[in-house]
Amino acid sequence: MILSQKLENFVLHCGEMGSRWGFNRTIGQMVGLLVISEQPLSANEIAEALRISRGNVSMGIKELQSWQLVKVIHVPGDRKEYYAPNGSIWDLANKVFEERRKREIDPTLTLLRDSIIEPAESNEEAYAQEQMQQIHDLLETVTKWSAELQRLSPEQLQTLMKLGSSVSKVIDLKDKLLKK
Amino acid sequence: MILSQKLENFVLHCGEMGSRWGFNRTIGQMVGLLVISEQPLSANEIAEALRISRGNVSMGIKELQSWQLVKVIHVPGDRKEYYAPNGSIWDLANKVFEERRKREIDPTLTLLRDSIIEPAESNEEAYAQEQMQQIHDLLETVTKWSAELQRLSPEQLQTLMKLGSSVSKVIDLKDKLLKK
DNA sequence: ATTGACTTTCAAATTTTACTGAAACTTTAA
DNA sequence: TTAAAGTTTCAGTAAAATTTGAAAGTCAAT
Repeated sequence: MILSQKLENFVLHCGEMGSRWGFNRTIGQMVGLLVISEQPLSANEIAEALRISRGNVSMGIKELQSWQLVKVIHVPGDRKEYYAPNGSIWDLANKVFEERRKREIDPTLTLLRDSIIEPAESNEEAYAQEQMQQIHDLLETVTKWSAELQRLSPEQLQTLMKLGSSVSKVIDLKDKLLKK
Repeated sequence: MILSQKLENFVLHCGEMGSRWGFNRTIGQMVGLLVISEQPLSANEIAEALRISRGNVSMGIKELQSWQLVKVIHVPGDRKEYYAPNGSIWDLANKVFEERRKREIDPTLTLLRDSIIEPAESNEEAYAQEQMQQIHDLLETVTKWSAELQRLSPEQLQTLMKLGSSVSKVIDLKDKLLKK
């Protein structure tokens, strides 16, 4: 398993980006590799392609499974496990989004709610709480909205995105219709 | 500058989240602190409140300025510089989004474009390129859409988000209008 | 041109995070 | 029940990121 220059570049780039998406470099590379590979890969092939230890691959796979980003494939008559991306690019992106929401936004919302609910004990706290309320409202709106968007079919979502800013015209229109 | 338990919790939490949003723990704490503080704070006050070194604050401020998240305030007759969040919560969130797009999505799009443009040199590369094309299209759609959304006024955006799932009705509506 | 109040820089120390590889574990087949 | 082929775990090590603090820099007032 040796990658051409072009493919290696892509995989390395995924590594750099990996940390931004919520995992570490190696795991980013693993996702990149699996995505561009037509055949499922065994742990050894991954280790070889990325020049990392077998143990590291094992830990990476575990992490990717907790994100639901890879699926395991068993080939009859072969005891090795093979790994492949769990769904289309679109599915993967969705899962990353969803998972990050769970890990980052939700705990923050909880903390903010708890903080806001108890009465301010000073002027400073009163101001701080107003700000926290703002953050809370923002996060909640965004969370709800992204949940709604996920309910739309990919086609509807495409339509909506392609509407772009002219979506505002449609909204205005809707307002007018409602008033009638 | 000593924080009440509640405020300290919030600041620490911002620290944890900081790394998710693209900066490190300390810088996350700094943002949290500035956001909940009604008065602008001097570098020394920040260092004291967060129990970190003066030098660290200086570097953090520099980083936050590169994200355009803080503004400097000069008080007449006082040589110290004071720092405050650069805009509302909404503005800050927007800036983080915008900045991350620049730092993460844009370079990825460039790499993908470059990779896709040159012809595949093998079957593997051909498959890989198809996948890269998918990623490219996804990122481009999302980028364009977020740019469009940023053009809407906050009120329009609020309206849109609050539409929630009935957004699909709006889409249907649009379809019908087009057909006429 | 010196002092004092402040800020910035950056090499070195520290802390955190990731990786390796050998040992332990699991599973299948003979 | 043993061996062989595979996977996982985790203590120790290596690498990366962060932090400190002392020194250098800036600037206004004297």
